[in-house]
Amino acid sequence: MTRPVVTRFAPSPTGMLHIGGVRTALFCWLFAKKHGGRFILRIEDTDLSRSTDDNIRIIEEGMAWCGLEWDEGPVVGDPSKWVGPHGPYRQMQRMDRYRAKVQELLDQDLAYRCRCSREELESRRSAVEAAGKVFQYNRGLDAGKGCAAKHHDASESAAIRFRMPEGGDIVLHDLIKGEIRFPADSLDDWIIARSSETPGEIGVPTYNFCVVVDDTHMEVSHVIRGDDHVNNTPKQIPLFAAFGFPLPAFAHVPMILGKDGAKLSKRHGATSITEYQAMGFLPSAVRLALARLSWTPKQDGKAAETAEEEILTDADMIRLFDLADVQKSAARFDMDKLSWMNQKLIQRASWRELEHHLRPFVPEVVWDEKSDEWKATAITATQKGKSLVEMAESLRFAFERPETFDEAAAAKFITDAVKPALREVLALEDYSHDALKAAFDGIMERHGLKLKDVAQALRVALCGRPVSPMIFETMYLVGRDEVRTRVEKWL
RNA sequence: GGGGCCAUCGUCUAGUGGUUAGGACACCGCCCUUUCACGGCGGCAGCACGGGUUCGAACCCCGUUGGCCCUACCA
Repeated sequence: MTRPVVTRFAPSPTGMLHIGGVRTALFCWLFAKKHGGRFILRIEDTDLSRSTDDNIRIIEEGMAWCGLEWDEGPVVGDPSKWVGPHGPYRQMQRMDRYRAKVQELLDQDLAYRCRCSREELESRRSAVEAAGKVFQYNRGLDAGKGCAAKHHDASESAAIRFRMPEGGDIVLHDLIKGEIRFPADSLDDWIIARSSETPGEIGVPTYNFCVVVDDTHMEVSHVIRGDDHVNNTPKQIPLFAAFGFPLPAFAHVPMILGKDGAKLSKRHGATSITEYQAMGFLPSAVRLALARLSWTPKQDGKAAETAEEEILTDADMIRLFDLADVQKSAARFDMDKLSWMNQKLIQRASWRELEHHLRPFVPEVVWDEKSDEWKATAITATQKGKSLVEMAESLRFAFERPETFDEAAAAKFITDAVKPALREVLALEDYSHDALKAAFDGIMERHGLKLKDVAQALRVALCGRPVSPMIFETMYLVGRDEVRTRVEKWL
């Protein structure tokens, strides 16, 4: 109970970094931060056929973009390096440790060599299933057919199976799901190490085995993972016991489903964290939206009661995070809510914070030449947007001359009645907000127009359409000379 | 087939025996307005079903239905 808090996120690099995984990582991260503990990133690449270095890199970069910095784990982009005292943090680089542990179990007869071939297993399986029963290695209808007692010849290639307890229940005290009991007899002697090409050698250990060895070695105190792992836990618990390892606490977080309740997949739009980055979401918004799926922060025991209270900073989340407030049921991912949160967070951010995030979405070379005042104006003028993509889009007029014009709007707003006023605008020198406002007051007065009349006409001439930020800011952003050029062609 | 998990508005959820079932997103309407937005105000909308227990069930028990997970020499 006095164990220092250590959590870990252990993705397998078999594809993109899925937002479901990011959410799990986020919970681990929040929990560690909350309790002043450490957060570990560990790469589970024992599936040789599907793991790639590219995928490892994508995971590392995705995590970094999302702000989920790890205290221990691989160094981005360099497989030979890592930070932390328990490395390496890629499982394929930890084979010696696993093999030693497998050997330990073998020596104590807690595990045994199984040289049944896949073909043989398959035929036994179908025989048992034909009898309407479940195939479990060396259990039930299959009992006594296993090779536990024979073929101990270490010179033959064989898989290694772990002797599971028989009878009674295996109990899991889950911090989120509560107590879950599994009949021990519903599990069989599972494989902890695959057979090797080389006879007599111990092959690559499997997931459920490596997890136990690593979580113990890395001193993980709280195993927080997706609830698709609930059924793996009763396999792992006896293994901890066999090693004499202390059991970590377990917390299985519910899945994230798509809009239609099915497992979140490409079909629902974006699943990869990289895509959210490209869509112009702030990492802070992604963190908030993900955290709020299945978790209800409680302020003094009460959930949020206003929209404002829904918008939490990282500090708020860390302060409020509690596994007891995590839902047991799966949640559906709602893009609309993410958008709304993104908008709120954009509104709250300072222009300087936003600049760094917006830059990749605008012409960077031009952007970099602009003054701070210009950038600040550009950002504040578009801070009502729902995404960085939207902000950049509504700033296009500032970077390029419109090529096409909304004809109907042009006809409606650039009339003979406003052209004289437009001519006066051409003469203006001072483009500061206050000067423009004073000048416009006079122009409108002299021509008997409303600001709306002049503003809309200018918008069409400047942007090609009757939509833009506030007109004085729009003019400032376009720049005096360019305003003259764009307006003159209409007179 | 076996084992496990889950079930409140369309979505995220509050709720732990007595509430007009509360909030947020989305949607609809109105207001504001220098366009588009932002913002403000208001509205629509829910306890999966069936049995119990109880004076009284969204809350407790059983069943049904539905969804998901595991059942690999994947993770």
